Amino acid sequence: MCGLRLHGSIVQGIATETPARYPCGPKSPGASMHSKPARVRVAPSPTGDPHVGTAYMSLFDRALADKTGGKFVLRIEDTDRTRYVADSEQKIFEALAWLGLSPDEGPGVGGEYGPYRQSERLPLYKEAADKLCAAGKAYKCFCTAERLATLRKIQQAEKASRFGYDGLCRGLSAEEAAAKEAAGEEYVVRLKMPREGEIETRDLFRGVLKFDAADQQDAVMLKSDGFPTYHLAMAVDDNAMKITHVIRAEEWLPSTPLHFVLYEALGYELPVFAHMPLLRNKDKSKISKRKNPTSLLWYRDAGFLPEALRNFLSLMGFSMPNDQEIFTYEEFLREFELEKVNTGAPIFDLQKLHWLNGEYMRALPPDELEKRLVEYAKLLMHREKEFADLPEDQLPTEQFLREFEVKRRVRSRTLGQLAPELMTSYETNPKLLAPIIPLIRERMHTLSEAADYLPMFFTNRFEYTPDDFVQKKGTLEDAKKSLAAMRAIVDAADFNDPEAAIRQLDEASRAKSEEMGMKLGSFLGPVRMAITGSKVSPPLMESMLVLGKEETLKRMDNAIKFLG
RNA sequence: GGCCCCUUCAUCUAAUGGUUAGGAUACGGCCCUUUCAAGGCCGCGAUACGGGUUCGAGUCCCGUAGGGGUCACCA
Repeated sequence: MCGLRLHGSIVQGIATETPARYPCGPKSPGASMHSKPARVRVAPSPTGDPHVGTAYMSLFDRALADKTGGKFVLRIEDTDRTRYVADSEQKIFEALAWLGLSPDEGPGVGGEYGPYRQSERLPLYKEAADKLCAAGKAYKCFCTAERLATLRKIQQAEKASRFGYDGLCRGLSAEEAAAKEAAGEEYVVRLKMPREGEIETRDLFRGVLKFDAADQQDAVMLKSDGFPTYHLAMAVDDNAMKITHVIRAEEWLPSTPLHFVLYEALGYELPVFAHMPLLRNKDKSKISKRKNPTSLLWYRDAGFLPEALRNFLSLMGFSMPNDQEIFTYEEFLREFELEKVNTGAPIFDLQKLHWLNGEYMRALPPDELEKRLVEYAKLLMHREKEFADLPEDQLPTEQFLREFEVKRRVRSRTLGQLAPELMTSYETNPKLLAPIIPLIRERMHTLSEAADYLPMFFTNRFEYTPDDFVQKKGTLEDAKKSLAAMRAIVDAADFNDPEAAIRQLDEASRAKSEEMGMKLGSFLGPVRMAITGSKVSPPLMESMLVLGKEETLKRMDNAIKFLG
């Protein structure tokens, strides 16, 4: 159950002989749609940390590709040189691999439709733009950025119903345009949108969507630096890469009329457009890093398991039969149908992910969890201050998120510091963690929470105060008595037989606390503080066994001495 | 503001036009208990509103309201 392996072979055999059908409306009878292998893509731009929305799209892309025996393509949309971030591409690969959503084709992977970076495909876009101009379907626009800015300002001031480019250069004669170009004036290429009538588009979930042509504007295809805009690049590449389904976020819906016109102008066959709902902040606005962690690296650093995050993401907009909420990718795939996705806007609820992650951790075989913990410690080791923290000045205001992040920072650093020692000890004694795992795993929801329980097994230098030993309704004297009594019990126990020892410790402490007229909890409180340095800890007797008799006695003596 | 999309518990969601509107998270309570958890049981809690169509509407239609997205030489 641990593996949750991806893109398994179970998808084979699902394909049928039914010919592919163009979807004909919302919830169209669709099973047969999957008969033809789908080619899908995710197209992030390398402008920062890999985004949770990218993972969300990738999940459904991956699923459709796997379900139909198709291919999932990663394309890097690096056409904006001003926003380019050098290492972000690498991080995207890493994040997708971490989530088990690696592409079949893409930079570094290869594939027969490469290159998969748009910056390496510039001639293609130029060619397409030239073709459009030559056919009179696009034109060169020499308007300056200043003019456009002024135009926008006026439109805003006038509260115009229509914003956007006014089409000034559309009226330029060929001679005028040639003259400007010859004079060295910079220009962009704009697509000629129809001026009247309706533009009919189609969305897999929503069916036919009509837009008034008069509301459209002549969008830029090619920028003055020779790079394409998203619109042109997308059309050219999706066509060249034989993409069959464009699964993208709903924010693209308003530009679909432009895309339909563009596809027609280029003479391309239209893919299926499926606009997925936007992931939301708690206040329903589209997910943003000011209000929510959006970096996939944050989730990794916070100790979420990739399979849990993936499961959680699949819950956003999709639901399994029989109310099943926890499922493997294979199970998901078995039930997956793209047209079953909801279009309602789901709020990304970290609290539920937190719960789900806990479920996953507990479902992992102990040795697998151990492996994950060690990997996680390695990940945080030598990190110094390079944690994927949310920016200091913009902690989310939402309570659970904020509290989690505050604690997580401390935990990440605690584990990062503990990591070298942990790794060394682990290497010399590979059996070190095995007995600890069962004690801590049902207390954790994320790997980072190991920071709350693990350190006591590696250090006995605690920063407690005498007050920490005093129990509710008890005195310091009571605490000292408990410690003395328990020390004797521990001393008398035979640690060589763990099971017997625990029984012995348990029975003796019960008897003693009763004899002393104390509740067991109060009796053990000071002991817990002495042994673990905390009021909250894994089960006490089991912890003692892990520590060994000598260490246990030493800690009790330390505390007794400390209290005087 | 124009255009577009969306609307079942606080949140994620289920419900061939016929259910006491189901499940999960969160929250509250009880049980278990050695602290904290985990687990078990119970509880709280929704069809945005108004009109139609229909014997019957969460489900179909129209309107209203609310929310969101978008209107860049960013994607």
